[in-house]
Amino acid sequence: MTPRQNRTRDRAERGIPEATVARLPVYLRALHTLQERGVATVSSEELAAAAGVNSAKLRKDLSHLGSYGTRGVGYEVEYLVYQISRELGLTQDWVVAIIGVGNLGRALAGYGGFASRGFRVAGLLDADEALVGQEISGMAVEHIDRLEEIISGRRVSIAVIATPAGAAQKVCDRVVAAGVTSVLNFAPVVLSVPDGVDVRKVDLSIELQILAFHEQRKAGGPDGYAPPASGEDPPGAAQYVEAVEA
Amino acid sequence: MTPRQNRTRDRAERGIPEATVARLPVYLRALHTLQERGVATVSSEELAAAAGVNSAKLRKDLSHLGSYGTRGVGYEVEYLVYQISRELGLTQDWVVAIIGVGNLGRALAGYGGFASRGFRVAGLLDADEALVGQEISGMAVEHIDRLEEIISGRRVSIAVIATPAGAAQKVCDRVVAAGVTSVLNFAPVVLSVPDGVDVRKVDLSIELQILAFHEQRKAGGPDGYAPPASGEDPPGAAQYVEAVEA
DNA sequence: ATCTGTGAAGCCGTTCACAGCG
DNA sequence: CGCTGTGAACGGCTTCACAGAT
Repeated sequence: MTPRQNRTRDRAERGIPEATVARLPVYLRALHTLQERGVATVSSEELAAAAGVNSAKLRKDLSHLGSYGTRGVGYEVEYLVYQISRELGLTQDWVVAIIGVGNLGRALAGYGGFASRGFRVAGLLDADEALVGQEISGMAVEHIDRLEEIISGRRVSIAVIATPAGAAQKVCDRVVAAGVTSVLNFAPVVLSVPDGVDVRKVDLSIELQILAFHEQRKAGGPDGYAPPASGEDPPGAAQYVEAVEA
Repeated sequence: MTPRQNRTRDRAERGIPEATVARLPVYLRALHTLQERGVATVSSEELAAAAGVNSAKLRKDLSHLGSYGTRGVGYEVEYLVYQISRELGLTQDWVVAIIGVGNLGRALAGYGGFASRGFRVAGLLDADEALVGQEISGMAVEHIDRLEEIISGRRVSIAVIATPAGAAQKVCDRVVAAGVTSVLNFAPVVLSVPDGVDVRKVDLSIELQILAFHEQRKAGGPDGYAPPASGEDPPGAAQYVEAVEA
């Protein structure tokens, strides 16, 4: 509680809306692409198109960070890249551990997008003795028994959980107890964590089910739509069981 | 436009809110877990806890499907499973093709969550000649040249794009031209598609960046927070370049 | 008495449209 | 004159609180 801290917060009064935070990485990627093409300046209209949003939204989003554009001109690409990177915390390194080295964990370990954005994978852990010691993407798999030691010793702050569903909550409890405050969960379970710990979830099955919903709706015709069969109050509850299993 | 179609739509007037659709798969999973434990009836409070939402939201969500609960009692698990499955379109099968059989595509091909929910993988395609013919999760990889033939011949309606970023848009254009209307994209690019085609995106790097943002905020102290350095108007634009590269 | 279903209120995010700066 | 930054209007989602069914 430094009593007289210089609170230079020109804009960005306090707290950027969550929806905006979720889009900043998209803008950042679009900006990097422009940068590679040697583009120095970009208008909100152009950048919005590259990011797949409309320009009003983009301008509103950027306005939460500050006034980084020039009226009548646009945004300087390099400068905006820096400002967004800084706001997202990408100017510092984040140490990541991946727990679970199945197919998915392996894919994550080899994913280039990690290193390129300041995320350093400092550990690959698994419970399977047969995997321990194997090299994956230039890194030896370590035994999950050493989880606490690895997390705290290497200052891991983000854990990626890629274990089977049954193991996920226990692993989560352990990484949190060891000091992790951010979790990216690929296991198909709802994780419970104490306040102050952030969890984000990636679930392939859920994404597919959402697509299926819209697909079904489209198939029902461009105008009307009603779910197949089962209209009025079903009297008994029997024949629908195999429908879902079949 | 059948003039006098029997529009039995007791509730669910038209269109379930998108936010609700995104949560139905979560409820469904929680219900399946309860079902395995032999639970027959569940209250909104219990189910909400299992799904990680509050009970008011759960009840409102379910109310969009119809009145499937019993006041004073709760919801019958089996019945609710069926109703949600039907609403999501999971009582029919969906044919999926996975394009790109790198680490990630392999992980997806082996993912059990596909088959268990009515998603049938009918094709694994890749451009790499060395991969073509290899068996992955009991399925032979086919050459991407045959994409159109496979998509339309096998009635694929959902394409999963797991190619490198550079190839994604072209692949997307081809699958859409071949008749696909739902795309699940793992490549770190914004895909352009015609109206009527749904795209959902899964991006590991974005998820990590969102976590980093909150992590940075937490590190700044539980009370105040300001981005590191760079307070007032920066006069020139020079020294921030290596900061983001370093 | 209990727990669902839902109007009503409040909050958040998006879009509009334009003032104002360069 | 062009384009950003932003108040204001709008729409959707969440939360509250309770009426009403069992």
